Amino acid sequence: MSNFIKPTDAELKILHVLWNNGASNVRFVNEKLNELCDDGEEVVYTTTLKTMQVMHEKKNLLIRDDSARTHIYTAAVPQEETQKNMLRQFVDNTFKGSAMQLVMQALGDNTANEDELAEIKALIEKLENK
Amino acid sequence: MSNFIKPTDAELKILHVLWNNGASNVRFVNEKLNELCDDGEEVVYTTTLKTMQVMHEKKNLLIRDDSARTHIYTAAVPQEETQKNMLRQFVDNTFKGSAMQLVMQALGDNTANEDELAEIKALIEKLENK
DNA sequence: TTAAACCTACGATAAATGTCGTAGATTATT
DNA sequence: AATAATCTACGACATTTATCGTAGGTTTAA
Repeated sequence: MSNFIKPTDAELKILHVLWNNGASNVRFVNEKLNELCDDGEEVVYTTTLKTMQVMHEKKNLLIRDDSARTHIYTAAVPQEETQKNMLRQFVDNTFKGSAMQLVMQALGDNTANEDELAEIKALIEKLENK
Repeated sequence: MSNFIKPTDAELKILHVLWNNGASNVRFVNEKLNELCDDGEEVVYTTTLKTMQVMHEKKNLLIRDDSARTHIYTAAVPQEETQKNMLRQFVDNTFKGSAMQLVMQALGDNTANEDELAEIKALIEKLENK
């Protein structure tokens, strides 16, 4: 029913860089990836290049402007929609479709601050009045 | 820090059967998998067998009683703990660690019934009083 | 007591994933 | 101009994942 293509873990990291920083070249993305890397596991430049090429050519996850020598890539999929799709799939697989069960565990596990809890409560109120 | 081994999609389906039905043999698991299968994509018996063997020998996801000819398998990992681990990893990868962002999307997307919403609200109240 | 049904073990295969190295071209620096 | 730096393209490779088929024993049933 949907044409949603689930990004892999490596691809998702690249998407996050592009979502946060907008159109970028491979060099920039590669540096960002290595910045946020705790351990000494550096990603080689051509690895990032190859992954982004695949994301563009085979999966249509990225748009590419190759008018200049240094190509510029942009995320072809919006962040929220992608997260929504991945969440649905994750809930189906891991929680057998029970999103509420997931919410309970997410709330129980993580220390949410008061603002966040208030925000969620507001959302619930809104849902209840429908 | 953790010795958590993330089950694959196929493995997770098997775990669900064992979580729901307790100790089972391969035949039973295979039939359950094909029962809940919408499309005509049947899983062949030996595929399930092989997967469960790997889950037992290489990943320690299953415990096996092979005292009788027909081996009996049991989930070696509890459901809640597994889901918790998978959720943490999913939140890290997909929502960059923001569990609240995930909760918001989960709530916004799915039509929760009143009981569920009340339950979540109760949990929030409890969290707020700490 | 044969034949059918069933079980495990094992090997093979195809696709997806993640990772690099090298080559060849272009641009920048000295 | 000659050298260094930088890009892309491309192929190679190991690993993981998912999937089957076949072989060789046990049980069960005719």
